[in-house]
Amino acid sequence: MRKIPAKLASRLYDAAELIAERGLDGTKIDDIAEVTGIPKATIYYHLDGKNGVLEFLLGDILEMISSAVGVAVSGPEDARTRLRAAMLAQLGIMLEHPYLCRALMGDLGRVARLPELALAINGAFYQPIEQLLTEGVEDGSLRRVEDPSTVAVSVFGAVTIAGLSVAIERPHEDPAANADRLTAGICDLVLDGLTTRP
Amino acid sequence: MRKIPAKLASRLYDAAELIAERGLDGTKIDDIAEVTGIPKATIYYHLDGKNGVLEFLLGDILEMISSAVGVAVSGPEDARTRLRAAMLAQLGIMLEHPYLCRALMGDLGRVARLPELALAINGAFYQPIEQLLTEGVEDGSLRRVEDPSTVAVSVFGAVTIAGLSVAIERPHEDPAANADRLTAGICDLVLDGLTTRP
Amino acid sequence: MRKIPAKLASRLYDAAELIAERGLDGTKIDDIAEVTGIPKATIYYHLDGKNGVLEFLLGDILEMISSAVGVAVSGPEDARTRLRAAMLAQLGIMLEHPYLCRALMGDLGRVARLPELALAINGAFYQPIEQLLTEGVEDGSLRRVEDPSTVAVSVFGAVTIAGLSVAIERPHEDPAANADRLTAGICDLVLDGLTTRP
Amino acid sequence: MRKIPAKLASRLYDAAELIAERGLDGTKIDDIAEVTGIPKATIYYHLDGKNGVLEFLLGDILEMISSAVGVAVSGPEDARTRLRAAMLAQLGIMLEHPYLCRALMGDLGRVARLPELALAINGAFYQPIEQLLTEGVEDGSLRRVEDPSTVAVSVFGAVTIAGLSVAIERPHEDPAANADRLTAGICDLVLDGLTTRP
DNA sequence: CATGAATGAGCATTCATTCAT
DNA sequence: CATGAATGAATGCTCATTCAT
Repeated sequence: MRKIPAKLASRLYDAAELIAERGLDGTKIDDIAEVTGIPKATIYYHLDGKNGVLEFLLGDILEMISSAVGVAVSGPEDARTRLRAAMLAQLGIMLEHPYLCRALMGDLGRVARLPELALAINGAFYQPIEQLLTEGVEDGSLRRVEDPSTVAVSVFGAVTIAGLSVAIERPHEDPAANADRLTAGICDLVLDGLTTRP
Repeated sequence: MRKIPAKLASRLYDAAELIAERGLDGTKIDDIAEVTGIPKATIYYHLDGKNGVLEFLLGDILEMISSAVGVAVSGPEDARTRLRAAMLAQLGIMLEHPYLCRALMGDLGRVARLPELALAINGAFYQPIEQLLTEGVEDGSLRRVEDPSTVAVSVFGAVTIAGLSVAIERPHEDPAANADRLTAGICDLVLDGLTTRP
Repeated sequence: MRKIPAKLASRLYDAAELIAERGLDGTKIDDIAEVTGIPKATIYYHLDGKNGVLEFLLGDILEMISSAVGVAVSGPEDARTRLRAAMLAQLGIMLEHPYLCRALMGDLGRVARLPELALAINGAFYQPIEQLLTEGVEDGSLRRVEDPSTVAVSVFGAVTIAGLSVAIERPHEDPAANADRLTAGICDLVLDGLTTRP
Repeated sequence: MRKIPAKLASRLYDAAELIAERGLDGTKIDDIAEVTGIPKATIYYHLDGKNGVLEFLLGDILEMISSAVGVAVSGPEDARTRLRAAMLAQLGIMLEHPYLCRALMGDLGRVARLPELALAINGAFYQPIEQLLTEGVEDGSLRRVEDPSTVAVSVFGAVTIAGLSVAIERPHEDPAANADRLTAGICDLVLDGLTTRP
C-alpha cells in the first residue's frame, strides 16, 4: 500500500457519504468506483481493498481530530479552559466532516474490531479528556470526582453523541456555528451540572 | 411475519453474542442457525431474514429499556430523583444484556437505517431524558439551561456511551453493581458539573 | 392420489391462468394456494405435488379434446367432412379453455418429459388426423399424398398453432365463433391449397 | 451486458442440448458452466443470468432463421416459389440446430414472456409468410383466401411443428435431406390441399 | 379429512479480489 | 502506472414437501 496520490485521495472522500449512508458492508467497491470515478482496479492498486478505503478515510479524520484536540489540550490556559477548547476542536472537525463522522460511528462495531483504529479513537477522543480531568484537579480549575474514569467516559459520550446527532440531522449546516453552540450546551451541562443552586 | 414462539425467541438470544462480536454482516445466517439450533428455513419462516433477526432482538431490548425507563420516569418523586432513576434503569438493562447492547451500538448505522428502530431508540433513550429536563425546571429540582435539547442529547450520550463501554469491556461483571457505580459517576457529572465550587 | 372432490377441482382451474402466464416453474405452490383459496397442504393431500396439479389440469383438457375429437372422427360422414369436424372440435375445446391451452403449450418441454402426457397429446391431437387422412384416401374424399406422416404433422401444427395463437391473443372472445372462423380458414388452406387454379 | 467474445459464444452452444432436454428451469447454471467450461461468474459477467443465456442462444438462432428466410423471401421468383424457398430455409436452419430449436419450443411460454424474443419470433417466422401470401395474390402465383391471417398462422404452424417434430425425433439425421423432405410434404399440403380433384 | 407449522435441500446471484496487458 | 476482464468463493434466500394435530 503506497502513498495515495492527492487527486485520488480527494476523490475518495466522495465515498464517505455512501459509506455513511449504507455502512461499509452495504457499499460495494463498484459503488465506490462509480461515485469517485476511480476504476475499481485502481483503488486496489493504491489501497488495500475495501477495508483499506475505510482505514484511509477514518485514519484521516482521526488524525485531524487527534491533532486539533492535541493543540487545544496543550495550550497554556487552565485545564477547564482547555477542556472547553478540546470539545470545540473535536466538534469542529466532526461537523466539518459529517459523513466521515457518521461512517466512523455507523460502523463502530467494525472499528472496534480493527485494533489500530480502536487505539486511534481512544487516543483522539478519550484520552485527552481523561488527561484534562486530572490536570484540572491539579490546577484547581476542575473539582475532584469520585470516579474519574466513569466521568471521563461520560464526557466523551456527551460530546461524541451530541456531535454525531448533529452530523446526522444537519450535515450541511454551518459547522463552526454548530460546534460553538454544541460546545456551549455541553459545557453548560458538564461544567455546571443540572442541579439548581441557591 | 408472525408472532414468534417463545421457545424460538429465547433461542434467538444466543445469536446476540455472535452479532455483537462480528456485526450483522459478519454473521452468516448459517451461524445463527447453528448457535441457536433453529434450522435456517425456520428462521425465515418466522422472521424476515437477517435483518429480521436484528430487528427482533433489538426491538426486544428497546422495549425492555423503554418500559424500565418509563416506570422510573413516571414515579412520584421530583424530576431530579427520577432522572437518576431513569439512568439507573437504562444502565441496568444495558448491563444485563451486554451483547444485545453491543449489537445495537455496533450496528448503529444499520439501526439508523431501520426507521422503526430509530424511532424506538428515540422513544426509549432520548425522549424520557428530555422530558425530565423540562419537568425538573417546572418542579424546581433541575436548573434551567440555555439549550435544553443539546443538554438532553449530551446526557443521553453520557449515559449510553458509559454503559456501552462497560458492556464491551466487562460483559460478565455484576450488572447491578456496575449500573449503580456508573449511575453514581454520571450523576456526579451531570448533576453537579465539574467546576470547582467555593 | 385419490379422486379429487368437485369443489376443489373447479377451484383448481383458477390456477390455469397463473400457470399459463408464468409457466409451471414460475408458479409457486403458494401462488396456486392463494388464487384457488385451497390451503397448500390440502393440495398436497389430494394431488401429487406441483406436477400433479399440471397433470390434473392437462389430463382434463386432453380428455376433453380427445373425446370431442373422437366423436367427430367416428361420425358416419366421409373422412373429409369428419376432418373438418375434428378440427372444429379441437379448436372449440382449445378456445373454451384458453388458459389451460396456453399452459399446455407454454410448458411443451415439460409435457414432452412426462411420458403419459406425451402419449395423451399424441392420442388427442395427432392420431385422429393421421387416421382420417388414411380413411379419406380410402373413401375417396381426400387425395393420396406422397408423405402422409409429414402431412399429418403439418395439419396438426396448422390447427394447433392457429388455435394457440387465438388463445393467447384473445382469450376472452367468443370461443365458438372463433373456432368456426379458424376452422374455415384452416380448411380453406388444408383442403384446397394455396395454388391458383384455372 | 457487453458484446460476447466469440470463443465464449461458441462454447455457449454446448448448453443448448442441456436446455432442450431439461428446460431452462431444469438446467442449473452450474450445469451450464460445467458443459461449456465457462466459470459461472464469467457467464454472469457477460450475460444477464440464466435468462440471458437463453436470450442469447435464441436471439442467435432467430437471427439465423430470420436472415435465411429473408434471403429466400426477397428473391426474384414468384411468391409461390419463394414461399417454398422460405419454408425450406426455415426448416433448414431448424434442423441444423435441433437443440436450439427444441429449447425454443420447449420454453415457448417463457419465450412469450420475453417481449424482445416474441417480436423476433414474429419477425423471423410469421411475418415473411404473411407477406408472401399477399404478394402471391398480387403476382397471381397464389390464390386469394378468405381469411389471410388465419391461413398465414396455419402455414406457420404447419412448418414449425413439422420441423420441431423432426428436430425432436431425429436430431442427428441429415438436416438438409430432412428439410427437403419436409418442405416437399408441407408444400404438397399447403399448395395443393387435400381435396381430391377430378 | 384437512391444514398450520416446520424444514431439508437446493441454487442463483453477488462481489471482493486478481492479473495480464 | 493503471485498468478491463475474468473468476473463486461465499451465502442469503426460496420453495416443494412433510407431518403432527
